[in-house]
Amino acid sequence: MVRGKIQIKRIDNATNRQVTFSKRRKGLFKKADELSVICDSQVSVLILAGSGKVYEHNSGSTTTKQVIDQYQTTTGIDIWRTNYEKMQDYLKKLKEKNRSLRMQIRQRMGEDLNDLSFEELHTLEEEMDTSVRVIRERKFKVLSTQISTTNKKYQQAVQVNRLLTDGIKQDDSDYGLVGSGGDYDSVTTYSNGIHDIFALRTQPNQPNQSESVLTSCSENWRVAKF
Amino acid sequence: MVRGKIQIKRIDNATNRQVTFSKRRKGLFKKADELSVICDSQVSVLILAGSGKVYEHNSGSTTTKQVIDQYQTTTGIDIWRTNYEKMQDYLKKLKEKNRSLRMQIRQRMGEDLNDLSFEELHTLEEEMDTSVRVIRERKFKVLSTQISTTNKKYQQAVQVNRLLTDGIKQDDSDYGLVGSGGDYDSVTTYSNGIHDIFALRTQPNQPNQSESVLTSCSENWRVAKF
DNA sequence: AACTATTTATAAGA
DNA sequence: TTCTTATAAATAGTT
Repeated sequence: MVRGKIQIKRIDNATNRQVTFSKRRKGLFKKADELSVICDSQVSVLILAGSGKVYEHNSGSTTTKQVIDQYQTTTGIDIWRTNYEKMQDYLKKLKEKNRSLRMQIRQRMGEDLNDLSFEELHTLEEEMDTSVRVIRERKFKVLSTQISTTNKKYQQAVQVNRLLTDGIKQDDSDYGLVGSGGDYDSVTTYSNGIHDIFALRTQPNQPNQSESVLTSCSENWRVAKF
Repeated sequence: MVRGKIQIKRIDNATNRQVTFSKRRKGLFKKADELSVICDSQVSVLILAGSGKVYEHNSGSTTTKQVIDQYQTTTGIDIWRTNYEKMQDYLKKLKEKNRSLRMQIRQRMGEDLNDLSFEELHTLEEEMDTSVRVIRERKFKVLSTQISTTNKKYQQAVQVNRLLTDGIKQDDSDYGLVGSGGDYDSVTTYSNGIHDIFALRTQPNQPNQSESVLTSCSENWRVAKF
């Protein structure tokens, strides 16, 4: 029973405080609901409890987000100014960096050189000369690796072909032509020979991968006019 | 006087509704304050009235922003999900583009070439060869412009010197030495001559700019060993 | 969580 | 809006 009016001050006893908190919270939410219904409004109550827990209550079917959105729109108070501005700053920096990177690339492509001094141009030229040398070396390395890989594949193919032609000679003479017709030492007929061999393949492993290696190789031969 | 319990439903009469709204709003805020004090918590109440007005009440000395900030942090609920996510997406795209641009530059500097195919390397090499040519041409153009500009400055300086030496010959013979000593046709003594002339300048226009042109020019001569 | 004496909130009238 | 007041509602302290 209530013995006289209570003081509005913090309840020291944690248990009592917790009990009272539950009771009054419930009462507050109820009052909020009643107000919203009776007076046609939306009410949002947020409680940050001393325990660290967060309690929220919203009238009707609205959400805290909706209420805060509306609050922000109506009052013009930008709740998220700090977060937003930080993000905007970062975005701005990224954009600027991006612009600068694009500029660098353009200059390395021989565009937008008007703003560069003689010295800058000279440095750029020397850098690019060095880089081109590195790229050229790498290109040759890749090419030699490809040739060696393809040669291995070719040797394997010759093997396969030999086995197949040996094995099926009596079944169909057309298949036999593949092994005996091609000139495998000449580069020009080289990939054709491989393709012919694959034309009679039984169950090759990863056919697509093999195919792409051959394709890119033949294209390389066409492009590489150094 | 209260005649029996009321129904919790919207009050149709606008005046009555407004009066009740004021009363209950006050009561709600009071309850919120009591709860916050008695139970050691922060309470924030937002009311969006049917009239369009926004009422807010916060316990203690906190602000709505603080409560909402904390609410957001604790719950992890992102009130601005839409805005925020859009921004995040954009940020992500920018970062990715940035990464890609950096990669391009590195490749144009002869680094990170391992992932490039022979064809890509070949294209890159050709592009860079072309670009280097453009840069070299531009460099020569800048250089020739600088030489021509410097020559003009030199000619002007000779004129100034002549006028000065002619005019002050009777005042101080030391000044006269400047004009007669230097060999203005030789590149090596060229800038020294200019400096000597400026040593007795009266009121040259934009001395710093002239100085920097001369400086960068002499450095160019040193650097340009093409 | 339930009870209940009492305080508090408040509806309607002024 | 505010005051008044009868009454409903909330709730402190106990079980």
